[in-house]
Amino acid sequence: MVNVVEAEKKGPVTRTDNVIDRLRSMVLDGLYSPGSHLQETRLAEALGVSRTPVRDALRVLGQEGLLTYAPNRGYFVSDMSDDYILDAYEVRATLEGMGCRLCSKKGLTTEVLNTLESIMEKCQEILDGKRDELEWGGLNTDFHLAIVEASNNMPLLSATRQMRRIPRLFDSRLQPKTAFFRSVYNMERHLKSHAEHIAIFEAIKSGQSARAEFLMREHVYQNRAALKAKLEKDGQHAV
Amino acid sequence: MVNVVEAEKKGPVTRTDNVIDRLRSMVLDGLYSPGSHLQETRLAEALGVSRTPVRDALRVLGQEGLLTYAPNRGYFVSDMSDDYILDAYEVRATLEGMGCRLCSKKGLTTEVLNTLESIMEKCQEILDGKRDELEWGGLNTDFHLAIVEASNNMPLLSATRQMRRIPRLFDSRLQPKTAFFRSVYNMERHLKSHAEHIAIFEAIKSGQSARAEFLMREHVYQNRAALKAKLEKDGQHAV
DNA sequence: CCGGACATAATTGTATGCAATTTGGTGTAT
DNA sequence: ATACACCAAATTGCATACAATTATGTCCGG
Repeated sequence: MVNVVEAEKKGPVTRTDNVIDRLRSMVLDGLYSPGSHLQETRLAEALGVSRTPVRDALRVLGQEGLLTYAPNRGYFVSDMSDDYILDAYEVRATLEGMGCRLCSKKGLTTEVLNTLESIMEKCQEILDGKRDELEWGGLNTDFHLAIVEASNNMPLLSATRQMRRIPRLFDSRLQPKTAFFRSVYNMERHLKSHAEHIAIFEAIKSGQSARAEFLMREHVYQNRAALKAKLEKDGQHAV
Repeated sequence: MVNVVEAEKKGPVTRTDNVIDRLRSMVLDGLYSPGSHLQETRLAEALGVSRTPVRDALRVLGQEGLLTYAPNRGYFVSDMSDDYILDAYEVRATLEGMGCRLCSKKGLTTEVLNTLESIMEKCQEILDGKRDELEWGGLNTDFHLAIVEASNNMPLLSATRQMRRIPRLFDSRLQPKTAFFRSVYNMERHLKSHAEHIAIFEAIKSGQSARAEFLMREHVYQNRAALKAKLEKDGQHAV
């Protein structure tokens, strides 16, 4: 019964882990609309496992905030209000600002430095029209997370990741492809974002910790403002 | 089989919720030493339930960071390094600073204002020797969390709570009673802390958001420094 | 005495059956 | 027509049996 392919992979070793990853992706990608009821038997059948690993996965995703639990009724896709999402952005601004501050103090390793430069290079290519615009989301996330990872503070990284667990906004492949998202993250914004990234990068490199913190905080706030404007414009964030 | 007492309580309605709370308390209180293996059957027997709710609880606590998971081997009490704990403090400083900033901008409701004043009053009574010193930990936590709650930002509150989930340091009843903790939070520190609380409170009340943020950040850093000194002095944080 | 292979025991992972609760619908009285 | 009680179906909560994996201890060779 043991699959060789599964055994070779370093990833999920148990069925439960597998189900957790798959379910998380499905929810983040917006496969289920907010508020919809995730039934154990239905999911078990769809995923080809028994109810047990599904139940375990639901609990984990519930703990992550992606699902909401009602005793004796089960789990529902969290219907995050616009305010909730904007609040998460605000926390993220503060946390990532802190990441920049820590990085500036500790200094970047050459490895991280190369990673960041490589990312920014690719971003520039997108702006030059030499690369697919759809990659922006992933590259942007990579840039932000690389900094937080470089700050070498596990609780900070966990908390930052948590703030990004918002269905449909940050999808499982980090490639926002909905029309909604593209209307917020358009080429015009990319241009400004890229300039801000450069400023942040330079501030960190030169050890200007307070400035780096402020710049990153402001940078995320800019994105938050763009998102807010969009949310207010169409009254809801449905695709 | 349904217990009437349980049914009346508003708290945990399912056995699993009950087990989660009890297990969390046990781990936070330091009933199990870091790194020890929590066996499902043993716990199930000890708690008088089957393995199922125990497994569910383990998963939740693992997600909370209190336990560490090893595939096919189960859950172990997280052995948080001194660095990890100090890092969590640092994040907490930033997050609670943010809470103060938000509060200052939004303004405090009279209800929150009364709550904070009541807490500070009781703290003063401890300093005057009119109240048991052991209450300090709980009151201190109440003060800090009341501010974060008042900032009305759910993700911020969740993240802040997460940073406080450290076995033995913040116990389940928020009353640090170990000799270790008392050596960090002694009367001398309480005096300084109280003064800092007052300054923070005044800054928030008068809407000085940047100052409030800074003061809170610094306040938590002070506690962190005290903890760090203690940790470095005895090389480990065993009781 | 040490180290490794093997068998055995212990423990976790998964599936499933049953109990308890919720949900949905039907009928009845007002 | 509406509200309510009530019953049946569906769903979650819990317990348990079995499978898969890991831990343990013994034996053997060096």
